[in-house]
Amino acid sequence: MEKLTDTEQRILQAATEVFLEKGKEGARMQEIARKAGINKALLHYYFRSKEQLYQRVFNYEVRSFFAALLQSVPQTRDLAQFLKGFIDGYLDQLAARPRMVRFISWEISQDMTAFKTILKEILLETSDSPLHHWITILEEAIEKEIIRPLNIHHFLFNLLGMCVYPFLAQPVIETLFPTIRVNSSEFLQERKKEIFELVWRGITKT
Amino acid sequence: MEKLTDTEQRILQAATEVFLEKGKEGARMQEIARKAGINKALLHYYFRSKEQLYQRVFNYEVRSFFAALLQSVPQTRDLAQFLKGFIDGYLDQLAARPRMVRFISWEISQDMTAFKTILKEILLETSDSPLHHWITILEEAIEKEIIRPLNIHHFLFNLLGMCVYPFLAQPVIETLFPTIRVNSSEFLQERKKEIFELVWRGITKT
DNA sequence: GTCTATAATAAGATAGAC
DNA sequence: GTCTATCTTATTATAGAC
Repeated sequence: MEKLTDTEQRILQAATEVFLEKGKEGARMQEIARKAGINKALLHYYFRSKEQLYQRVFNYEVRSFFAALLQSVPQTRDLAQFLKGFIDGYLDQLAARPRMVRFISWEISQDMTAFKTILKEILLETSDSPLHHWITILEEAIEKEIIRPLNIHHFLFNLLGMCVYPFLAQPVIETLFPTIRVNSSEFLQERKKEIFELVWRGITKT
Repeated sequence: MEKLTDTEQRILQAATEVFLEKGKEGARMQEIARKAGINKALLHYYFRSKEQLYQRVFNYEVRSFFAALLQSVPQTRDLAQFLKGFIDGYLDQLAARPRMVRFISWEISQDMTAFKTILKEILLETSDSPLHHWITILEEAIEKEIIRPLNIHHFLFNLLGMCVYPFLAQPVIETLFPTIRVNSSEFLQERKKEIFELVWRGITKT
């Protein structure tokens, strides 16, 4: 791992803020320079072009986001604990970076190349694929008749969708329900509880 | 309602495609002109500026999307029918415009002004607010003990999140699970079934 | 390494002929 | 209404002094 000078760090910090907020096209080198407390020429001195600076930020942010996400899911084989940990961990990660979902879903659809590489590295190349682990836990739970038969892919999409939605629809939600603050810890706690209850009752055998 | 010339229609059609795909910042007037089979000068002749063309497209698309969404939800007071209709209707609308979720969630966060106006018009100014109707149906079902007590706001977010997620995460999903085609009718049918089952079992009294 | 000044390019907007 | 050619502006990128 290379060492970064103080200036490089300040640039990357500023670039991250601006790119996540405005996207690749909407970001302005001038704004990044201003936030970093330097001028445009230095940006190019350190990172050569906007494209290269963006790739650097994108790779680091997406990689560490998914890595943190995977690490936050517990390794337990107990299904209830697993699901609770999954929901809690995912929501905590999203709350820590409320802009990431929007950024990723938008920017990835603009250009998949960098993302595909990252995703495969993180999810598939590791010796014990977390994704596979999740699927196995659910398969076993169905096998042992702890939960009803269900389509595991769709179940995962359901779980992820419920976690992700408020961060995605934040402007809509806060306009329609002015009392709600999506980033508040109260909302987060409620959310964890409501998702788990719906899911748990929705899949366990009656 | 004003009449549109053939050229105006072709421009709006092309502009819609480009703006939904690339966003306001990423869109290029040159590309819109090319798709419409004309040149840049005509774009400005008809719509004066990129900003005005964008506002025109944004207003029309967002408005008709939400309007179609609300109309697709049945007026029935039977809860199971209501939920089925809600899920089916929402997913059909999303499938018809698979880019809309990404576009709205990204572009709105860049500038809320136009969106707030539209949302209030559609959802709150109508004599019988559909949103209020949904909440009432759920409140009554809790009252009558058809379903367990739950937080209605969070339940709506859960429902919407499950519907929306595949369209948002399409690139991720199709990379991780190459057999899945998010826009296929098979996937759509599975999705409707799996969401309803999870939700119905998740909220009804046991 | 960092700056100021400036070049190069890209993209939106307009003038004027037809 | 529609085009070609051109202007203007915004933004990225570089040269050269310190």
